[in-house]
Parts: sequence; C-alpha cells; structure tokens
Amino acid sequence: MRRADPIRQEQRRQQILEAAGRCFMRDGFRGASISDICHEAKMSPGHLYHYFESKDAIIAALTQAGLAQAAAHFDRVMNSAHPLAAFIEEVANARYGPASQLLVLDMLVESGRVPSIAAILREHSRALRGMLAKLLRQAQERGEIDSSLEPDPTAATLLAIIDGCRAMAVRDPKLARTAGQESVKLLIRRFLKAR
Amino acid sequence: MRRADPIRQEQRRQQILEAAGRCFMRDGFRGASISDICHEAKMSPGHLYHYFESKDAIIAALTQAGLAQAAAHFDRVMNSAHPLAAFIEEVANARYGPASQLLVLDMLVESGRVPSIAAILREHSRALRGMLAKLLRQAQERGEIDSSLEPDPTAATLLAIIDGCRAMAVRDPKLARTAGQESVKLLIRRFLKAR
Amino acid sequence: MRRADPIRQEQRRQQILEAAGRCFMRDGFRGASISDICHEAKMSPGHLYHYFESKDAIIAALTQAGLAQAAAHFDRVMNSAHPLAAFIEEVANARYGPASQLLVLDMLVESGRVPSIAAILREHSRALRGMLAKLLRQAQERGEIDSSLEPDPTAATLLAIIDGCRAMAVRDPKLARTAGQESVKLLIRRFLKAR
Amino acid sequence: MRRADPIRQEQRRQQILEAAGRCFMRDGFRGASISDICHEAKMSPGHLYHYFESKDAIIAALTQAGLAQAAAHFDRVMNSAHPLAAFIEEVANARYGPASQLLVLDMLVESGRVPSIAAILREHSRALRGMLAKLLRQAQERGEIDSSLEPDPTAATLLAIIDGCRAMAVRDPKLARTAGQESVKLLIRRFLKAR
DNA sequence: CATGAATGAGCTTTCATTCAT
DNA sequence: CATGAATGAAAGCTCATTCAT
Repeated sequence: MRRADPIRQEQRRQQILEAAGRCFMRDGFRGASISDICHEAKMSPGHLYHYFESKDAIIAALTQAGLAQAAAHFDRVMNSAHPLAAFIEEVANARYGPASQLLVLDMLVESGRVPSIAAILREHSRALRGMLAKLLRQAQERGEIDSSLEPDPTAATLLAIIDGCRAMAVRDPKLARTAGQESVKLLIRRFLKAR
Repeated sequence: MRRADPIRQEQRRQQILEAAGRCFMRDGFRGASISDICHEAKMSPGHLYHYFESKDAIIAALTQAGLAQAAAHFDRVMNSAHPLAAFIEEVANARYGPASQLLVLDMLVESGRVPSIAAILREHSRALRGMLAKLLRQAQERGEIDSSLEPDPTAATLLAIIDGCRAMAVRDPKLARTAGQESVKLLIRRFLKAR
Repeated sequence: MRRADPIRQEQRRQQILEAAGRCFMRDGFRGASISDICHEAKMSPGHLYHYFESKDAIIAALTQAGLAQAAAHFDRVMNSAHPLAAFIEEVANARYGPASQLLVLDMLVESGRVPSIAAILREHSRALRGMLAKLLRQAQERGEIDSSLEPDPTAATLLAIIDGCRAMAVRDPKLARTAGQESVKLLIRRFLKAR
Repeated sequence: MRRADPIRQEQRRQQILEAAGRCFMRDGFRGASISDICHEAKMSPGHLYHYFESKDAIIAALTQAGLAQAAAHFDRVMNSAHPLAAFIEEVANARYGPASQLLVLDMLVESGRVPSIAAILREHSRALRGMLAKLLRQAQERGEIDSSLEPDPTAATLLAIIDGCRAMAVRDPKLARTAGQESVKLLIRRFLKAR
C-alpha cells in the first residue's frame, strides 16, 4: 500500500510553478494558457488540476513564492556588513532580465482587475514596505541616512523606485544595464543622504 | 456612389479609440474584448474591422495616441513659467486614478510581448527622454539644478520615477494621494538640486 | 445596410431548439453536449451562443415550448365536443414514443438538481393542474363527473396518472400501446364517474 | 499471500453501493462523479475499480439492489393481514422524500439510454407486475375487488400510479404529502372496488 | 459604409479510467 | 488489497476575425 509522499508532492508543485513561471514570463498571465503550462511541465491538464485548483491559484502561489524570495533576499541584504550600500547596489543592478521585471508589472496590472491577486499584491506590498522601513530605521539609528525622513513614506518611495527600474528595464534594456544603473544609485544616495 | 471622406474616417477612428480606451481602462488590454469595444463604440464588429485590421492595431494606435498626448503635456510643462517646478508638481500629483495608470503599465507589459507595440514604445520613450533631457539642460543653464548631472541618464531616471509613481498608485492608492506625493517631490528635488 | 431580421432570428432559434430536442431525446439533458447540438443544427458553437446564452437557457426554452404546446393541446381538448372523453382518450393514447416521454421524466429529474429548471417545472405543473382543474369543474357543472371530487387534488392526481403513463411507456412500451391503454381509460373513468 | 475473502469482498461492494446511493440521491446519476463516490466511500478510485468495472456497472448494481429492495417490500405487504389495504396505504404514503423518488425516476431515464440498465429494469418491472397481479388475483378470489379486472394490465396500471406518485412528489412535494395522498387512495379504491 | 451572421480555434476545467507501486 | 498519480478526451463557453448582404 503506497502512501502519499509529501516530498514528491511538493516537488511536483514546484515543477508546475517553475513551468508556469517560464510561461508567464514569456507570454504574461493572460497570454499563457493552462495548456502551455502543462506542456512546459510535461504534465496532463487533469494532473495539473490535481495540484492546483485553478489558474488563479497558480498565479497566487507563484506570487507568494516571489514574495518569499524577495523577503529572503532582503534578509540577506539586511544582514550584510553594509545593509544600505547592499540595498542600493541591489536596486540598481538590473540583474534579472526584462522578462522577469515584466512579470512583476503584469502582476500589478492583473491586480487591478482580479481581486484575488489584488489581495496578494496588497499583502506583498505591505510586507516589502515594512522591510524597507525597518532598513531605513536601522540606518537612521546608525546615522547613515537623513534622520528626518519618515520611514514609511520613504519606504514607499523606494519601492516606487524599484518598480520604476523595472519599467526602465522594459523601456530601454540597454540603458538600464549601463548608465541608468549609476544614475539610480546616485538618486537613492542623494535622497537618503545624512545631512 | 459616395467617395471616402477622410475627415469622417478619422472621426470614426477616434470614436473607436476612445471607446477602446474606456474598455481597456476598465478591463485591461487582454480583458476587454472586441465585442466590448464595439458595444461601447456603438458599432458592429464588421465595421470596426473596416478601420482597424486587428485588436493589436487598436492597442498600437491607442498607445501611440496616449504617448503623443503625454508628449503634448510635456510641451506645455516646458513652456510654462517655471518648467522644472511644474514638472515636479506634475509627476508627484497622481491626478489620474489608478485605472489610468494601470493602462500605461499594461502598455509596458504588452510591449514586452507584441513587437509592434514595443517599437512604438521604444520610439516614444526615446522622445520623452529627449524632452526631459532638454528640460534638464535648460535648468542646468539657468543654474537651477546640479550642472554635473548627465542629462540623458538623468532623464531616464526621472522617467523611471514617473513609472514608479504609477506603480505606487496601484500598490497603495491612498498613500499615493497623500504622504507618497510629498516624498516623491522631495526625492526629485534632492536628486536634482544645484550644489 | 442590412438590418437584423427578427423572423430569420426566430427561425434560427427554432432550428436550434429542434436540434436540441432531438439530441436531448436521444441522449438526455446531461448526455447531449453543446457540440452534439451544434452538429445537429449545422451551426458552430460560437453562433449557437449568439442565440442562447447557455445550455440551461436552451433547456429552459425547450421546456417552455413544451409547456406552450401542451397548453395548446389542452385548449383543443377542452374546446372539442366532449372534452372529458377527449381528455381520457388523450392520456391513455401513448402516441408519442418512449423517447419523448423520457424527455419529460428527464426534466423531472433535472428539476430536482438545477434550480432554474425547477422554477420552470413548478410553473409548468401549476399551469397544467390549473387547466385540468378547470376541465374538471366544467364537467362537474354538466353533471358528467362526480361533483364531490375536489378539483385541485383531483387534477394533481390526473397529472400523476399522465406521468405514470410516461413511466409505463418506458417500462414496457408494448403493453403501454395495447392493454395498458384500455386499463388506464378504465382507471380514469371509474375515478371520475358521476354517482 | 492472502486469498480473496468473498465475504469481505461483498461488504466492500455494499459499502460502495451505499456511498453511491447517497451521491446519486444528492446529485443524480450523471451529476455525481466517481470521485464523489470515492470520497463518500472513503476509498481510492483505483480500489473502487477493483470492485466495479465502470460507473455504469455501479448504476446497474444499484438499480438491481433498489429493485430487489422494492420486491422484498412487496413481499412483506403481501404477507400482511390485509394485503390490499396495506398496498394502498403504501402507494399513497410518500414516506420517502423527493430525493429518493428522484432516484427511481433517474433510473427510468437512464434505462432509456443504457441498454444494460434497460435490461435490468425490464426484468424487474416484469417481476413487480407479476407480484401485483398475484395480489390482485388473491383479492379477487376473496371478493375484495372487482373480479372482472384483468390482473396483468391492471397491475401495470397500478405500477404506473406508483411511478406517477413519484412524479407528484417532485412536481409538488407539499401537495404529495397532504391532499394528494388522499386523492390517490380514492383513485385506487374506486379503480379496484368490487361491484 | 455598415450590419449582424457565422466561424472555428482555443480557453479553463472536469472526469471516467488506467498505471505504477 | 490498496493507494494516489497520471492520463487524455471531452465538456461548456469565449472571442478575434471573416463573410454575405
């Protein structure tokens, strides 16, 4: 008698999420079909629905996974020797290609129409702003940045800069990888600079 | 037999574009159907296809029109008494609701999948950056802003901030209308400030 | 400029309803697919949905058409020289094959699960009972049947007999066409007989 | 290695049939899925298919069982002190809710499409009519009912009344539990009454 | 110039059934 | 005996697009 193997199950779910990620990256949330994802994940539609109850559920899981990744990322940044410097480096560095940035923008767009995604995004945004605000408070305590800046709106503005960089990567990928990077670093430094 | 009337023809195209704009604003490029647009434009699908050869063509034309409008907007800003101040005011002021901001983000996303839209976007991004760079150069000549900033990358960064504000309007509409606005103004002023 | 032709539209709807009737008769409401109906009606699915917004809507329309037909039928019965005799003849006479009787039974079954069909059936049943009760009252006034019978429950019972005859046609088609018929006539006559 | 245990096997089959009965009662033969039945029977699909080779086989077995139960029921009625009175009481009394009546009607409907079920139904209809005819003959011998009635067609008609009562329970549950009952008793009494 | 009919591929999802363990 | 993974062929429905008038 074979019992359900939760490890294997989790692997399958990951397999689907990765396949979905590739498809969504290529064609967007709306543009990629379940059939595409099945093909990419080498899995029949019936089986895919064994693991996710709907396409929206896949998008939701993927979004949440993205949030978790971002959070982990931030954790590393904040635990590095110079969190602020690391953060600035991170934002400007458009390491991920336009496709990946596009996915986040698509999520923003989708959240404007699909309530379930809107809920996840709201949560996501709140969490990110929270982490950024914490980073800012620490830097203020250390006197690294302007202590008169209000952490919360400032964090929101930094998030806007991050999203803006995504847009830059789409509008002009070349620039985003060269002079744009330096300019963004300057932008953030001047914005936050202790005085 | 009546001959084609180019003026009437152009009016019809505008009518369709306006209807499409409302539909796309409401439901997104993918979410709005040709049927929706026909209904909104009080026009049959057969007739609509007389003016636009495909849905993508409508999106392209709308993108074109939207960007042209933005360019005209900038022109006005630059010809105002205090172009720089007007610009800053303009960016931070999230006058248009999230729906309208969403549409621009949707255009960015769509440009990532549809080459013809990518071409239009690229062209217009270049034009916008050009105008911004010109604005920056003027301000530098007048000594209003830091003269060591390189106009082109700085213009790209300002454009990123504009797009970032759109994202902010989607992520947290309330904040974007209040504290976020002030923070963004501060961001731009500090970035450009003459020293 | 061609205008919508309501006559042609109505013909199309009829064409679909007839095709659906044949399919439902053959395979039942659940068993017959939209695709089957499209094939039978020589029409693409897209077009079919131009005329009916869902499969349930087709079933509903068909049910209502059936009611109208039954009502017309009753009208004729009641306006004949000997309404009561005509009615008895009518009930026993299993003119329509088992397939057609099956369809009504299927409707009963379906109404137990699909609220929209339940609503139509309820309406249908009420109308039929009303007509039967009227017939009974007339016959009582003429002294043709037992005047002590309460029209409403008696009408319900006659309707049960009609449905029972449908079941008989399914259980044993041959008998239903021969000795069963005579027995049912006797049943009704004895039930209603003036005393 | 363990040998097959026929008793345990039979228990399992019963377990499945009971679960299926509940599901079918709730959602109909077509509406209930194998997955539903598995869930209700706390059994995996693979295992279920070990006991029944298809969904139709389950329906067939259930039909068989249901009809066998009805036959047993009749046996009891016929061995009671006053078989005829007991029978009349039985028919009119809509003890089982509409769901249960629905299931029998669904069987009739299904028999119209699935030959294997049609065969079972035919067989059982014959058996039921046989029992009813026997009941009638006994009553005739005792002078309790009209001796001129032909037992076979009369039995078929009584069966039709039984099915008709099921339909009544679906068409108007309230009536079927009140005035309808009395009317049906009257119907049968007048039909059979000795003269 | 304009209509609405008509198409057909494709969408998400379900489900009876089989397979590997 | 028993599990749950896995399949794949539908299902109902939508929609960009073309056609006939």
